[in-house]
Amino acid sequence: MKRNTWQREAVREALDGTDGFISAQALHSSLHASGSPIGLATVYRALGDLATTGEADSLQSPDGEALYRACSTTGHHHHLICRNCGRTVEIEADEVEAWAQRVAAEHGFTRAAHVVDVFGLCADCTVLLAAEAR
Amino acid sequence: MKRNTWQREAVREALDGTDGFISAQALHSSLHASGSPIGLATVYRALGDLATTGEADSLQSPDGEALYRACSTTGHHHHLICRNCGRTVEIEADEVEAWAQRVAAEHGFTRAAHVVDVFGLCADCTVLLAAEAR
DNA sequence: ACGCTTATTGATAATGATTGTCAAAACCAT
DNA sequence: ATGGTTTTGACAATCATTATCAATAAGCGT
Ligand SMILES: [Mn+2]
Ligand SMILES: [Mn+2]
Ligand SMILES: [Zn+2]
Ligand SMILES: [Zn+2]
Repeated sequence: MKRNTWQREAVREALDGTDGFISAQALHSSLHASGSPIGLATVYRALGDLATTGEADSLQSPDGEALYRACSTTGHHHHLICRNCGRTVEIEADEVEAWAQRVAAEHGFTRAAHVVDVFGLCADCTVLLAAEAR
Repeated sequence: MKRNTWQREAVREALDGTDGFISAQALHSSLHASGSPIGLATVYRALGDLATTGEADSLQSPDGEALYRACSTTGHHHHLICRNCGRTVEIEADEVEAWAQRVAAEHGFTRAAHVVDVFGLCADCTVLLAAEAR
């Protein structure tokens, strides 16, 4: 049976209090900074579990780091992520789901899954960076 | 100025001769097996360059490994990848392109790019794995 | 063909994220 | 409260990737 520990709860809360995706390392640092003595391996395990149960979403950053996020939407969904500040918008993509299934089936593929993420600059960062460039 | 070496050409040819996405490590092993004394660091550099110039496509595998492929299509496209054998089908995704642009704009995001990959089991691997499971 | 300049190579070390180990600590059903 | 079982965490191990840097070899002008 699965047991409840303050460590798991701490990870869950830290993730809830984070706006956007965050890495295991960064979340561990954040927890340490708040005085928590939680171990790094435990943070990795907790995040992995949360991702498995669907309580958190995970994705690979462009440079190959695993990032996690506590999502408000429970079902399957995708993300629009600001590559500057990390701000994230959850998006529905019914047409993409249908497209992925269809294209996989058309080529005889089974057990299809898909990675669909949109990266861009949020409105705020767009103006910020435009100002800097001047 | 950029120089031409047999190492770069060897990597290009090895990639051309590969069906599907492959990692730098695997490509290096493959080259070694064919008797090439090329260094691992050089393979990494060559693949990085090919990806930069657009001669090769790269993506992050679900477990965070960078994979490369010499693509037949030159323009923007996406991939349907067998997670067992690496076999890859290039796919058009016009509706997904449009969707990504629209959803980004709707939320005020600019400079939108997207990561769209479909992973599954190709027809061959589907029957292979079904047999093994028995 | 011959040097010369300098980009490139490759053996190796370094880095950094992630996972494995395993004894000690914590849960929780009884 | 007790005991069996799960979880933790310090640490080592792994694995991909990048940094070093002396040795090599393009390619240009001669
Ligand atoms: Mn989400
Ligand atoms: Mn392609
Ligand atoms: Zn932003
Ligand atoms: Zn396959």
